[in-house]
Amino acid sequence: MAYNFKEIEKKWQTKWEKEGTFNAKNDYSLKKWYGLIEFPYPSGQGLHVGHPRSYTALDIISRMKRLQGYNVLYPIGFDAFGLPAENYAIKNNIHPSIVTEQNINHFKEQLKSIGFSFDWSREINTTDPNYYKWTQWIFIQLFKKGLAYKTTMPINYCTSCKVGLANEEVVNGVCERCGGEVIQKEKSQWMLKITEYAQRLIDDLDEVDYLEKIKTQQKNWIGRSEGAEVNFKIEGTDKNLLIYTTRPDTMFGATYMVVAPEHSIISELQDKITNLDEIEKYKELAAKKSDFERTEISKEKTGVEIKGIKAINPLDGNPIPIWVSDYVLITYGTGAIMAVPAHDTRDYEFAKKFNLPIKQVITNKENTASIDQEAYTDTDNGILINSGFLNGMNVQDAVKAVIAHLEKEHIGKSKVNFKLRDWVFSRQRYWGEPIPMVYCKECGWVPLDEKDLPLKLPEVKEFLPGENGESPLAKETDWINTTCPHCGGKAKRETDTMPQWAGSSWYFLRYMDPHNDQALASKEAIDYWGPVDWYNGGMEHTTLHLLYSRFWHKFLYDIGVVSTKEPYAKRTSHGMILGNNGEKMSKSKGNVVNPDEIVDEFGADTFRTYEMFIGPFDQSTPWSMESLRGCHKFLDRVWNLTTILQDGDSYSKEFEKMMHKTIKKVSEDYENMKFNTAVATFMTLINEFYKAKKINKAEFNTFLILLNPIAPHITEELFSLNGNTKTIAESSWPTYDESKTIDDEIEIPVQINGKLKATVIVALDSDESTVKKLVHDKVSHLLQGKTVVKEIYIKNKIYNIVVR
RNA sequence: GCGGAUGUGGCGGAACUGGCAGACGCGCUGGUCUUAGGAACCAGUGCCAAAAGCGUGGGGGUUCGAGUCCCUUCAUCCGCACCA
Repeated sequence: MAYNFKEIEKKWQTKWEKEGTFNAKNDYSLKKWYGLIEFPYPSGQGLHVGHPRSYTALDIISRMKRLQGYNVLYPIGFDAFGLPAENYAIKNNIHPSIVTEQNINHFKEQLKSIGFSFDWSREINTTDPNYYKWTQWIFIQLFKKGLAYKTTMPINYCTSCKVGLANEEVVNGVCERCGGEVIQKEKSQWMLKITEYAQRLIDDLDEVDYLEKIKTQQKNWIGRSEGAEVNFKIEGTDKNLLIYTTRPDTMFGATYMVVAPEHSIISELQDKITNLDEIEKYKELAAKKSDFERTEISKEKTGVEIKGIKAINPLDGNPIPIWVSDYVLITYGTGAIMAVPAHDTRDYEFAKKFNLPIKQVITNKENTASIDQEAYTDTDNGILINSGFLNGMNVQDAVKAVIAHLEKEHIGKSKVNFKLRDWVFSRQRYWGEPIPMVYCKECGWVPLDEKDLPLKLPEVKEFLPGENGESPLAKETDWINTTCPHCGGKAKRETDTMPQWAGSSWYFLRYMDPHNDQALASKEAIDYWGPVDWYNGGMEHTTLHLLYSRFWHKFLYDIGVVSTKEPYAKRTSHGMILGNNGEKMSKSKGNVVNPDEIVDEFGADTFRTYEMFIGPFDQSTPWSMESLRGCHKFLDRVWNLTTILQDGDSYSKEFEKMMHKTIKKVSEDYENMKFNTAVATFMTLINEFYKAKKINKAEFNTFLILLNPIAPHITEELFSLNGNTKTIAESSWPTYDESKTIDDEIEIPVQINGKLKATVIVALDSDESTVKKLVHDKVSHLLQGKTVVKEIYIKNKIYNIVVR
C-alpha cells in the first residue's frame, strides 16, 4: 500500500476539526501550558513559508505537552487592521472589511491544510467590534490614568499622496508607495506614555526567560543612560541654560555650548542676540530637512554661533560661547549640551570644523593620551587634569565628586535619561480602531462612556485620506458630530484611528476567554492561563510589538486587570526562510515558495518535517527543493516500515537502549527547539530498523508517538494501522529510563601527541591500568624508539600518550 | 560609528561541561533490478594519486588535547543610527 498523504491528511484534519481534539479545556484545576505564536496579518498574498516555521515549532511543543498531561492552550487569530487592506480598498473601491474577510478565509484554509493543532474555537480577529471594544476600553483606562495625551508632533507626510505616513512606510526618505518626497508636518497626535514605564521595562527583563539577544536589543532600544543635568547661567541675564551630560567629570573641558535649532532659549533671548537673522535662517534650513537628511547627510556638521549671549561655566566661572546646531536633538535630554571637544567625538568634529578651542581635561595613567588626532574617550583609564578640585581623580570618582558638588550648590543633579520616546498612537487612516474620545469646547478631551463601547467604524464611501493628511473619517460629519459624555453639549469625535500595534498589544489575554462580553477576559481565566508560557516570534518585533505589549500588560497589572507583571514567561525567535539563492524571498526576485503548492505535491507532513529539518531554528536558512524531497523520502520510508513490522509488546533487547536514547534525545531536542537534530535522530533510527530488517509493534508505537508532533497525520494513520484502538492524541508521551540510555561498553580514542592513532573498546568506567594495558597492546609498534613522557587517561573519554 | 549575530566538505548543516570534526539530509560516483526512470535498494564520498600528511575565515596564544577557551584580524548578514 502506497503512502497516500492526500487521503490521510484530509481524513485526520476532518476528524480533529469535528471533534475539537485540540481545544483547551476550561477545567482550571488541570496543570496548564500556554503556547503562543504571533497571529498573522491576513495579507492578500496568503501564507508565506516563513509563517509555518514558527507555527510548526510551537505546534510540536504543544502536541508534546498535551501528551505529557498538560491542559494546553495553543490559539490562533488574525491581526487584521492595517494599511494593505486599506490601500487595496482605495485602489479597487472595495470596503476593507470585505477584503479582510476574504483574506482571513484564505489564511484559515491554508492553516488548516497544514494540520496545526490550534484551538479554533477561540479564534479572534482584531477588527471584530466585540474585540476592539476592549482595545478601546484599555485606551480609555490609559487616558484616565494620564498615560494617553494629545500633543503636536511632527509626522511624515508624503507631498505627492498628501498622506501621513508611518515610519515604516518611509523608505530611504521617500514614500514607499509612490516614491514622492516625504517631509515633516506638525500634527496633533495621541501619545502613550511608554516612557513612564522605561525603567520597569528594563528591570523586569530579569524575571523572564527571553533569549539574551532579545533582552539586549530591548535594553539598547530603551537606551538608559546615567548622567547629570546642569544649569549654566546666561551672562548678564537671569536665564539659565539647562544641559544634560553623561560626562559631568569633563565639565572643566567645556569650551562651547550647543542648543538644538528648536530650543526655546533663542526666542526667549532674542533681544540680546545680535545675529538673530542668521540664526533664524539656520533654523529654517534645519526645519526643511527631513529626518532622513538630518541623519543620513550628517557627516558634515553645520551650525551658527549665537552672538550676544554667553553661558558661564558654574565650576570655574569662565564665559562660554553658545552655538546652534542640528546635531543636538530637541527630543533628547534637554535639547542643549555642553560641548567637550577633547573627549567627545562629535564635539571634536564640530570644534575642528569651526576652529573652536579644545581643552584636554582627561589623560591616561602614563599621561600620554593625545587629542591631536581625535577625542580621547577612554573612561576606564582616564585621569583628570586641568580640572581644579578634580585633578588626579579617575573618571568614576570625578563623576561622583562633580555631582555631589552640583547638588550641594543647587546648580545641577544626577539624572537618568532614556532614548525611548513616547508612542505616537494616532494614524490618519480609516482601517483601524476608532479612538473613543470626543472633544468638547467646555470639557476638553472626554472619553466615551464605557457602556457605549464599542465605538464602531462608520461605513464610508471613500477611503482616500483628506487634504493635509487628515483621516478619511474627517469627512464623515454625521459621525463626527456628537454630544459630550460629560456635559451633554455639542462635541466632535476624534477622527484618527489607532495604529496596527494596538490590537496586538493584548490579544493573548483575549484568547484566555474570547467570548466574554463583560470584561476583556475573566479574572479566573487570566489567573489560570497567565502568563503565556512560551511565545515565539520574529526578531523584527522585538522593539515594537514585544515592547508595546509588555508596556500595556504592566499598565493592566497596575490597574488590577492582570496578576503578573510580565505577559510572557519565555520568548524565543525563529530565523527567516530565504529563497534558494540565499536571498530574502520576494516576488521581484522570483524566489517565492508557495506553501499551498508544497502541501499539494508532497503533503503537509513533508512540509512540516522539512520546515523543521531546514536548519537551526533560530537562524536564517535558504529553501531547497531537493532537501524537501529528502524529507518526503524519509516519510515514505516511515510508511514502509510496515513491511518489516513484527510482533512484540515490549522493546526487543536489540533495540532497547536505542529506544530509550531516542526518547530522551527527541524530548530534549523539542524542548530546546533543536528540531533539525530531532529529525536527524528519527532518520538514524529508521536506518537502524531497516538495517536489521525488523521493528516490533512496541518500538513502532513509540517511534510514531515521538514523531507525531512533527508529522501528525501519517503517524496517527500508522498508529491506527498498528492495531491501536486509541489515537496518538489520546495517548501519553513515552518515558525513558536513564540507566538504559547509558552504554556499558565504550570506544575510547587513543591519541599520540594529540593525534588519533587507534581506538580501544573497554567497559564503562574502566580504570586506568586496565585501559593502559589494552592501549599499549594496540599501539606499541608506534611507540618504538620513542620516550613516553606522559600518559593521560580521562575516564570514558580519551587516552593520550605524549612522546618525544 | 554603535549593538547583535554568523563564518565547518560541492550544498543545508551535526559536534553535551575542551576529548574520534563532518551526525543526518541533499548532491555526486559505482552497482543491483529495470524497456525506461527526477523510482527503489546496496556500496562509496573532507582534501591529496597516496601509507604519511593537511584540514572548522586568517594570524597568534593557553592546553596532553581547541570548531569549542583567550588575544588579534578579515568577511558577510541583521538592527539602530549625531541619544551628549
